[in-house]
Amino acid sequence: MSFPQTASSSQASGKVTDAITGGTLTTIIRCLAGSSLDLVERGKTIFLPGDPAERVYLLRCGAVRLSRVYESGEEITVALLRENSLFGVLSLLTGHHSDRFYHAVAFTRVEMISAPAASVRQAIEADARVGLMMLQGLSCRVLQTETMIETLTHRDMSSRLVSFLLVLCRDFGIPADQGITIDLRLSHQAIAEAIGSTRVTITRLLGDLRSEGMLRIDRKKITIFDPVALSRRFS
Amino acid sequence: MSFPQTASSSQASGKVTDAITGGTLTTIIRCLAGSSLDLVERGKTIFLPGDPAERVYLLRCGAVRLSRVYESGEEITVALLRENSLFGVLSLLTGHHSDRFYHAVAFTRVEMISAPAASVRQAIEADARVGLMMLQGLSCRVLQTETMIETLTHRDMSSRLVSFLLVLCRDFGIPADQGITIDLRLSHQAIAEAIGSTRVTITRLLGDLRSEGMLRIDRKKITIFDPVALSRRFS
DNA sequence: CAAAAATCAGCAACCAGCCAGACAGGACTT
DNA sequence: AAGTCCTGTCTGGCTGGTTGCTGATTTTTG
Repeated sequence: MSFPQTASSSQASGKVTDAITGGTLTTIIRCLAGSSLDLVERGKTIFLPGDPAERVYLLRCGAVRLSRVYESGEEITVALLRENSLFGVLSLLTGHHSDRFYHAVAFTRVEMISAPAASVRQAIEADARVGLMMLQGLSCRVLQTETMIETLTHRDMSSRLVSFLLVLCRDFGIPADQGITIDLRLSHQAIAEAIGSTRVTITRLLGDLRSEGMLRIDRKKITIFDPVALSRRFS
Repeated sequence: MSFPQTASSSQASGKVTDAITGGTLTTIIRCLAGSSLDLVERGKTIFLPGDPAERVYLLRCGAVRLSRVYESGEEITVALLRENSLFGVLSLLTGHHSDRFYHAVAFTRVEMISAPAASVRQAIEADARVGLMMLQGLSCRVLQTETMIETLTHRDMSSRLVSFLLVLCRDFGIPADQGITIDLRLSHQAIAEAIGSTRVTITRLLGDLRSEGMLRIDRKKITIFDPVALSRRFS
């Protein structure tokens, strides 16, 4: 499978765009009744399946992992949210309150703000620009999630992994001395849970990529030397 | 892989919820400057990659397939949108207009309404309830897309197919004399493109399911006899 | 601060599942 | 009636899942 011609255009939903609305939304949500600013330590749970869905969250710093836990103990990652992502959208849905069905965990140290869905609704009715901004935030979420679906439909694991690494570069990449470093401490297991593979396979494939000189891993942080070259690695 | 205990709760984003907002949104969008009601024949293109993204769409009847076409000629399905889905969200993103990067095709005969993003923005500013409804519509989209990600992370194709069929039941299912019929004419190829597999594999797996007495296929329409039993088919 | 515990990375052997490619017969379209 | 698209089946071959073990690294705890 080869990459689409317009691959780069999918970067349109980049960090820059939502940083603008995200920043403004922060100040707005902070003023709502019942809002709070929370600091969550790495690994701590934000909400659990079964909790009532009544708050909307805006991630300010760090990464949040949404996952589904199966009876077998297996766990899959549904989304890795980056800065300025809106989440807990379930609570926005019409009146009758439902329960969360995902597990939200702080993947890094997290700084986020949240407010009751009711307050958010009021705020929107009071000032329509709030709704517009949230709409843009959610649009970003949709586009990001769709990119992830593209990643997951790649048939061979190698392409899938590469595609995922590029997504991570987009969402969590910071410029490094040589290349781009993904600013997350990723275990092979965590990657496997995100792309529907196994720990062993990820170990092998990352080993391949490293010996090909595409990336470097230092204390669980991956540095991609040349994302463009990596994206060409599709046949 | 086994299904999560809370599987049924993910149905919270069911058709009922968005039918309400969808219906109201229709009348609102119809009144916007530059809005239009379009009928599109099965197989016709709604927008192409590279087209300017300037309109927002609301699907009223039928199904729309969003897909990505690769240079190799391969095509993968990013989303199969059902009634009352909002799409073309890219155009909602901040000012500077970008280009579509997905291919949107009418998967069935489609009835949809659309309006320029600018009109939508104005409408939201004029009446905040419009923003609220669109927000709910998009929230549904996010939840649907995330369910699809769950489907795609199943490791064996059999689970993946079953999970996909259940999603289709949720989104396109109509009660039949015995069981639920998915109201779409699905070729094996189309299914393969949606779950990242191949036509041949889908043929084999559907054959297995049929000989197990789980479903029936009549003129490309699949009827699931007992969705609950099917969901138990995970080991 | 060092010892203990837990988590993680790497390697190997085995084998099932799925893909590729090819072909024939059936169903639908026009 | 011809052509296109779709389904069904087969063979070989390889990817990637599974299991099990070892040493390294990180985190927790006394």
